[in-house]
Amino acid sequence: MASVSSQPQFRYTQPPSKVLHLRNLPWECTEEELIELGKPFGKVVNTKCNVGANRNQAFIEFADLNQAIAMISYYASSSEPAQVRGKTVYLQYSNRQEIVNNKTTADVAGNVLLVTIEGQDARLVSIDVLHLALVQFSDAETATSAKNALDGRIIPRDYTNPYLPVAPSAIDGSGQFSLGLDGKKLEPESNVLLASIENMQYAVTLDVLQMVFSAFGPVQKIAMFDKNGGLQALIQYPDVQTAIVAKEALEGHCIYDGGFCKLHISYSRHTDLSIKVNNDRSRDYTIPNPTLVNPQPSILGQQPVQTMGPPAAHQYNGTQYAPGSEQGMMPPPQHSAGWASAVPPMPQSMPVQMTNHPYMPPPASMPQMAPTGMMQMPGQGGIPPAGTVPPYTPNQMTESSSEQIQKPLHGPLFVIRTMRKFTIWRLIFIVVE
DNA sequence: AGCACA
Repeated sequence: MASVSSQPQFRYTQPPSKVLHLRNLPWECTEEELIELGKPFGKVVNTKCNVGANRNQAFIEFADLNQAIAMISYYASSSEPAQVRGKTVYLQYSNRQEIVNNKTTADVAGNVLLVTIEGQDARLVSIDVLHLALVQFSDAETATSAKNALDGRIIPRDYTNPYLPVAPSAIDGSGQFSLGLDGKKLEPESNVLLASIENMQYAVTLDVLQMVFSAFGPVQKIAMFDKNGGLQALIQYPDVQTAIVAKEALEGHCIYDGGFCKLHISYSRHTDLSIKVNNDRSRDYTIPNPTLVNPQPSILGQQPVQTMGPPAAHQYNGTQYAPGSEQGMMPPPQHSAGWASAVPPMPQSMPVQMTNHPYMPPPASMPQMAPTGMMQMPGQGGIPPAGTVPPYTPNQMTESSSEQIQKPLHGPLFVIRTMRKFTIWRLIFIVVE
């Protein structure tokens, strides 16, 4: 009759080894946790986790056999079992004398980094970008230090950094189709966006569009028109990069809560809109106002604080958006400083502007919500920048008109709070051979 | 809960 002890792998006692075999681990167990577990007993020189079909086994290798013995001995008599994440793990000497091949080739420091780019517009990461973000380091030390410095770090897209181009077409303005990393044709980028509004239960006014699109940079011109029974608008930014950010962030999102006024955004073929007249459908915010010395929100000559990279190529510091991605995707209030500082300070106390627009009646009962929290973007409260010229007057829709017209649940800034992150790339560095 | 990967 065969006894259990005749089966080597199930012997109750194993010959000592400086390698310990652990089982019943949580599958999330990391090598760091293994090291923590073994550290009290000696120097852990190697580990391997996520072993076995269930990935719930692991190995710990000590520098010295006595250290492994110490750990086994301790837990053999301890009232508290060894635990990882509160889960009891079972220890025994491994039937191997060392952990072999713990480091895969991907973990062995080499001089080439494999970079994985996550993000909404990862396709826009061109070779040129990678050439600067990644490469081929001359030695493993450099690559390793770069990995340590950058791995998992959130890299905000910084349009002020001339060394981080977005895509060739965005730089040379040739308007030619560029190819994505997958070889697919990309729509030529433009500083002018074409926005189509779907499910337009509420009126989308020029002010609303200006407010929403100004979240990404100065809006120079807007032209609204009807097409195919729906509303479309052209929104012009001073530069392609801003338009890219706006498009990536807003595409498919709704200006109002409840799926209303869904935006579909593409790049226009235009680069400079010809605004014949300023009215409720079209506006040129760049037209100098004689009464103002500085009519245009000062996008030139601004020197925002640069938080990373070389000096700004222009006024717009994309890094200021980065914190917003970490907390509710809300751009910080100071974001407007980059382009709208010429707009009179407009603190949080102007929700009335939000309600002055002639919204169409909502389709159903609309629970009202306090407008607090909607005005976290100073200067963007529907008041056009200082360049506004007559006959337009943003306040022409008086409170009296708003009283008899129901308003959407949230103001247009709803979309700002719910939109996509500002194209944050997360670089994941893996050192390969 | 019982010995990996290449």
